[in-house]
Amino acid sequence: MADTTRDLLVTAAADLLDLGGQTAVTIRAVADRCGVSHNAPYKHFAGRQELLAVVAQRDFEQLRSWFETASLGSAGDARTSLLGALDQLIEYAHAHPARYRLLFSDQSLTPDDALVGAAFASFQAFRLLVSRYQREVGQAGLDDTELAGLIYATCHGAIDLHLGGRAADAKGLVSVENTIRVLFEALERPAQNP
Amino acid sequence: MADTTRDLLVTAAADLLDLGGQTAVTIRAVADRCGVSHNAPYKHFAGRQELLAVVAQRDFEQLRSWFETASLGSAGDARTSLLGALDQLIEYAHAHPARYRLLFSDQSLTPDDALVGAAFASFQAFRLLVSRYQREVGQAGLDDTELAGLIYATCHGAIDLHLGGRAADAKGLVSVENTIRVLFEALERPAQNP
DNA sequence: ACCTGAACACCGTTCAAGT
DNA sequence: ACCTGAACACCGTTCAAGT
Repeated sequence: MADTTRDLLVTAAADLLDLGGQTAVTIRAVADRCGVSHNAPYKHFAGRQELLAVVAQRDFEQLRSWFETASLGSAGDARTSLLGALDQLIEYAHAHPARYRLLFSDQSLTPDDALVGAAFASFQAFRLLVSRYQREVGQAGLDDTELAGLIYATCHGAIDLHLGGRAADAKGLVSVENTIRVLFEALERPAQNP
Repeated sequence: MADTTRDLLVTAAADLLDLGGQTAVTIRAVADRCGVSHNAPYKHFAGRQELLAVVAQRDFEQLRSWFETASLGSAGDARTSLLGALDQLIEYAHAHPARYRLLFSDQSLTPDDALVGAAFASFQAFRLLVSRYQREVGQAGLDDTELAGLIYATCHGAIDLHLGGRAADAKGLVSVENTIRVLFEALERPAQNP
């Protein structure tokens, strides 16, 4: 919690991701931003990858916290909780595109135990939201882990296509929210049309 | 069609993507692979990005060709055609992960008109497969462009999570094929359960 | 413990020539 | 037209010291 050099470096790396994307996060720029020599970061992290892994870990913990808050918040309406959590994830992706991709797509990120743990914990919190939603809506046909995977994959795919500039109205990808809406329409049709 | 230096450079870049991913595709390595000086590529392309854009354009044309062949092949069974095309896309992604990401996810790719055109043409061929499927299965509730977008987003999301090492059995993401299967189960439930 | 400064091997890209 | 070779400004990373 104190402003140790290590914490400053992590924050500087996250800020540079927001400002200029992956390519802007050079060890030298991070060091510069913290007023230390270009090589001081190596006293705190094994290298660039480990620094980015810590950034990712911190963000995964934030996401898990949001998902858990969504679970507690409106306990009476699981559908609203789930859609609210998805909206929050989408908002995070648009506000911090390079960080979103670091967490959910980046190839170069070599995951250590702490990162994998944080990522899985955030997924588990998401999975809980899906399970409650499924119980509320009552879809007996689908395994709830598979349903969580489907929603997760669709949401990620829509976000990634938008962030990469591959989404277009003519491709049926007006917005991430709309694709999510279409998915839920399909999921809930049997219940709505008995 | 002749083995011009330009064509050799494009092929070398594609091969390096397959062999070592994005980071392996340096202008110098591409030039080396073609037996020319490190700076000869600049006589054929404005820079690294333009070279990669041409690789992407070539692959988009290949994808479009596959989708169109799938349309013609089994004209009597639109569902089989669509699922076959998706399988081919998934196979391409697994065989050429770095090239798949170049086409569908890469941020650094600055798209010129030729690339955008090739990308859109391949989507249109995919969209046709979806439209025929929808007509065959008879889902009146969904706009067909939106349905194409949903399938596209889900498939891309599942592929991207797998390529990035983010997919796990515990996350309901056993395989891309399985996520696609779950999606189609959800889409077709009303028809199967009247 | 924490940091600095020089150095190395790489990059993309540019420039001035060469045939 | 097509190519080469030197050069520049950048990287990540390593090493030998400094306090």
